[in-house]
Amino acid sequence: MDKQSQLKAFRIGITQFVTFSDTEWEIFTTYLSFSSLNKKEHFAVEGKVCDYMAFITRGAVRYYHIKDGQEITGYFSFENELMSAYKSFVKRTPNRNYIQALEETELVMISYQHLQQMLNHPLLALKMERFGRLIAEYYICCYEDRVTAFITQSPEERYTALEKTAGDIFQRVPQHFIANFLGITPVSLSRIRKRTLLQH
Amino acid sequence: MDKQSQLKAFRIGITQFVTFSDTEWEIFTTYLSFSSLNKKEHFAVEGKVCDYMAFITRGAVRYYHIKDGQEITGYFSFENELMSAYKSFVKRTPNRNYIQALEETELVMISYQHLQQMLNHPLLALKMERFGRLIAEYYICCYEDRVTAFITQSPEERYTALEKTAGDIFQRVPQHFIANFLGITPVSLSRIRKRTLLQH
DNA sequence: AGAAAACGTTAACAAAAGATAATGAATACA
DNA sequence: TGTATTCATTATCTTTTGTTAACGTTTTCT
Repeated sequence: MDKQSQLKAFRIGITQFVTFSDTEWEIFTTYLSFSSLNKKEHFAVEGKVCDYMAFITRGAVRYYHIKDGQEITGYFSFENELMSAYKSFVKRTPNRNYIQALEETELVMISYQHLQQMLNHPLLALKMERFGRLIAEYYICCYEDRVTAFITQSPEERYTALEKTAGDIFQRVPQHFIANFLGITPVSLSRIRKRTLLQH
Repeated sequence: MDKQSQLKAFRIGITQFVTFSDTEWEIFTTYLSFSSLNKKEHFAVEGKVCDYMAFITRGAVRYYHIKDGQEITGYFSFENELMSAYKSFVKRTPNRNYIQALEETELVMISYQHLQQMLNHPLLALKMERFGRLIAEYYICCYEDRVTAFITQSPEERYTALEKTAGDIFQRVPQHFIANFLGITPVSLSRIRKRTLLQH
């Protein structure tokens, strides 16, 4: 995808948070950069401070931890979504997980340095503070729902809910990654799927 | 506690996010109000939009959902912490859970309306946007850790971690609430405690 | 002070999940 | 194209959790 199309997609994608005037957008875009990831390439790795947040114009990534030598996938992001090792990015602390491309992925990126510059730029500061706030609030709401699911639902209920709200994820992501995401083992997810199928 | 002491505690409590100059603080405090909750009194209830966020100067609250007629406790907040039905507050949507005082609790409160006024106040806007952003970022980091715990740890590991980092919570909150918080039943938590005790 | 409610533990049983291994199918890759 | 990997399913066995109920203690409330 050419850069103009990517920028256009980015501009549309963030209207849920903030809308820039043409002048503001002109300034804003001078702080952006572009990148792409081959399949299995990493956007963030454990132990390093994550210096970028990115908007995915094409592709998909997974977030995973390593525990006892095992990879455990905790989350996914797809095209038209923002991505970052949030905690590491905002707190400037070493990242504790990995972000890896599941497919060939294209990104529009903002570096931490450029973000700080924008937060100090008289014409952008207020809007960028708001942008940051609204992004964070958006993700808080996502997290709230996710934690609620872990607290109030059984693995089977979480699976059924996912199937209903984002069933197409099963066509795009290996099932054992989704199992981790649901907080269970791949074997267990396979059993749940069989169980819930037989009930119909 | 008298209002001056509460304000002082509030001002100190939020230095982790933002520091106000004396002039700013003077303006800021005109937007605040005070309240208290008797034990078992609710700060927020299901179905109503939450109109306040609050700083707890004394006391403790629990957040709970009702599922199949059963209360399920998802979180706690204590003195010197912020509290709100965040999603409902920022999105102006009906709240889907309850927040109830566990003890006699005292609050410094900001209404949604006043917050909006501050966000439009020329002398406060930028700082309030930043305040909001940093609060949201703080809670995102908390949530990130919590979800990671559900994904990567067993109930027993989550219990052990809680015992280590906030063991005093057991002196303050009924155990069956903590069980819910850990994502398990009270019976199961009782067994885990016995198990981990016998290992020493 | 006395009755009622809330709470933590334990037991017994059922249901679900974890661990490990084997199998066959699909996919990736050289 | 052919080989190696990856992947989902299934089976077996063990461990853990959920469910329900009983019991005694503590706390709450009038």
